Amino acid sequence: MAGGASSSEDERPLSKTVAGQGRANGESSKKPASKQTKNGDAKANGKEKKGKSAAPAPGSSDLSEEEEKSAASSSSEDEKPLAKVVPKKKQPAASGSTPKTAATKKGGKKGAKSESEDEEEDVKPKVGKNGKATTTAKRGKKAKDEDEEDVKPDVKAKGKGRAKKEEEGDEDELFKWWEAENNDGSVKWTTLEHNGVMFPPAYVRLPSNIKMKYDGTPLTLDPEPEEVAGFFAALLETEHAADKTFQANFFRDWLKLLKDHPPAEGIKVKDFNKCDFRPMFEYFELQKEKKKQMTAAEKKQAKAEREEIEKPYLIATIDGRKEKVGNFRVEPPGLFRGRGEHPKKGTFKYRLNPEDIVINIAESAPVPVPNIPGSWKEVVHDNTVTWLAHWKENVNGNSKYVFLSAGSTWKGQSDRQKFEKAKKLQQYVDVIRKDYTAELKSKIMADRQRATAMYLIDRLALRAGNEKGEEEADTVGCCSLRLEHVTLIPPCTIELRFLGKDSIMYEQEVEVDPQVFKNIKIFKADPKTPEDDLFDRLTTSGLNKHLGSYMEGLTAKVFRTYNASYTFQDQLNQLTPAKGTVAEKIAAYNKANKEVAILCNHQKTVSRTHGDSMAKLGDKLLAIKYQRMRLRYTLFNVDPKMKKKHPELVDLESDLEDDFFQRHETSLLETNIDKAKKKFEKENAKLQEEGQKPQKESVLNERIDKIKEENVEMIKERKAKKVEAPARGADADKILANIKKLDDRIETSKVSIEDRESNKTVALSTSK
DNA sequence: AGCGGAACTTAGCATTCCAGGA
DNA sequence: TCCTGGAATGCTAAGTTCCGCT
Repeated sequence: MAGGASSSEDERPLSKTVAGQGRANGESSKKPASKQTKNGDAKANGKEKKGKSAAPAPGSSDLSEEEEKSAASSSSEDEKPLAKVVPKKKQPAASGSTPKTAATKKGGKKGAKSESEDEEEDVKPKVGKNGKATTTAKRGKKAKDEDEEDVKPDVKAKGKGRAKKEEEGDEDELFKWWEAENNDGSVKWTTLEHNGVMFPPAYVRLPSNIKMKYDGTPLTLDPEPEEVAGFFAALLETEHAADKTFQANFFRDWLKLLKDHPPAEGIKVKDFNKCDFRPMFEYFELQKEKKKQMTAAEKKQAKAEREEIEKPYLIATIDGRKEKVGNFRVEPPGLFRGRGEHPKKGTFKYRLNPEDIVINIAESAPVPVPNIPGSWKEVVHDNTVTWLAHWKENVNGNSKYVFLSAGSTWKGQSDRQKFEKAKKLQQYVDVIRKDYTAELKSKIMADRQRATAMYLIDRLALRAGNEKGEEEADTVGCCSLRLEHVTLIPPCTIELRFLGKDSIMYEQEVEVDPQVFKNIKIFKADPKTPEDDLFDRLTTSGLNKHLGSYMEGLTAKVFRTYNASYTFQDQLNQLTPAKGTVAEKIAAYNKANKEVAILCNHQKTVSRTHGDSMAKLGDKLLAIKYQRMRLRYTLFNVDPKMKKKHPELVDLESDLEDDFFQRHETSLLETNIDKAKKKFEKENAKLQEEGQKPQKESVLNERIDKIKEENVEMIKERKAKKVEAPARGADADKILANIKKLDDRIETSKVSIEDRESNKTVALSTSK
């Protein structure tokens, strides 16, 4: 079997293409390679985004050789076969329950394929599908009228299903099925009422004295360009504004607006570098400051007003239940903040109007009235989906939806289903692992790739990795890994280094199964270039189809959920002290959570203030030590015998250096003087209130002088290593107790510093 | 088979809220 | 009481998956 099957199998794929020309074409057809500038031409010829199965590949034969050499076990390698025959098409793993079967089946399968899979259980799912499909189709066409009359969604759906399918007869039965099955994903609601979406307030013009400048001249702008300039100005001190792509896209769109709305001064804006948005920025900052200064009462009132306005949008009624709506505010206009090297970042995202929004609501429900003039683009009644409103955003052409909030029944149920699926995977995971381990040696290249990918997904919790378009940031997941992302470190270690979702860097060195190592070596073998796909015969849909054959609904991402949950539980078990305090248990929980975050590579960028705040923490720690040092000196002064009694106290704080002493002593002096001044002012204010005369300036000066003297004294004491005991508290035991207290504070402080440092890039909330 | 669109989930960044410490 | 930092929440970008079409 192997022979036949494999040969047929192989051909199809063949790796993408050889380096140059193939992809160049591909690319050009699509788009002028604006892609990441990173390695411009490499990309141009290196990467061909879509077709994995593209051209016949010369490379295959090489592979086989390599493989033969390296892998005795897999004797007949079929790499070769791949190269030769080209008869069939590819059929990635199909439904066989075990890899082997799958392989065999494949060949013969194609004709029958779809049926065998869905066939039996299909009955009901099919209905569901049809229902949905039809509805959608209908909507697209706007055929809405036809069935519209059927009040009941179910009925409607049924009708369609029927139309599409052949059967008929028992409508009633079908009807019930719908009812009963509504968890199968087709019908989501019977009644749906809500108040639509909330549009942001119209643009408010800046005061006429606030103007950006061009080449030094203030420009008077129409509202449209002024608003967009303001979007940029607001980001002036963020890295967005410093980003070249962001600047270029913003400037291009802004110029477009200026074309129709030239500045009153008649100046032609051409050069971004001559633009000075600072006056606008400063105005915004001022506004922010004002907002902060509002009294608590004012803030409260503003909040109450806001809440009053959004009240109607908060709740939707579904089948009689009240449910919270999630993002009922439509996205305000702004500059697109794409992450990483997104080619479109900085692009102007338009303001939305009712004419952009499609509303989904029960027919029986009143159609909401927009809070700004205009009428909805469309009102639909699709009970097979859970969105309440939908629109298309102009920057990337992506669809945006208004859904219920995370706490709603719909989201909650689907969340639970997710975990149930992950739990169910537990029952299958052993078999799956066994199978892919065996398949690592498969003669069928496609299967071998799939097995290798599964290994990575399972072991490293990688994401599936769909192909992406040219107009997006260049990021990858497992199936879209390229050769350049994997480095082999003999004997059995691989280094993975790539930008994943959100352009977060994934960087790991892991020891892998020798066969995995060998496979990757084969996949990387010669005629390929660094920009070629590592798994050139694997797609996410192929992979998921294979996974689905083990367990209904099993897909690549379930492994992430599964492994995250497993790791969490496992760590929890290991770390939780049998009978610990609550604090210890919480610590265990946090630690386990952190492990998960690391596994899933959840990261955050280190905050801009991280460095500063760490330095502050460091100084705080040193300040405590300084205090302790003084206490020690006091102690030894009060009772010299203590030196013998507590030798461990004699030489502490060795990390306190002159540099710090000066800084600390100066800052102490400053803060003390500051405090004195404030106190003085307060006292005077009070006196004044009581109708008395304020104290003289000289009172304050005296106090300040005193502080200065004390400070000098303190420095002297430090140098002399001898501190006079205060009148009270000269008791050695008390001093010792105080030292102990400081020790504890030092400890806590140290721990929190380490903690903060080690967590600076780990995003802990995601996995929570 | 592969593409593209629809519908949802996932996740980082920004902002707001809140509690604990100087 | 004010400040600060961390948690909670809001926002929306960026993924995955499924499905129908060609």
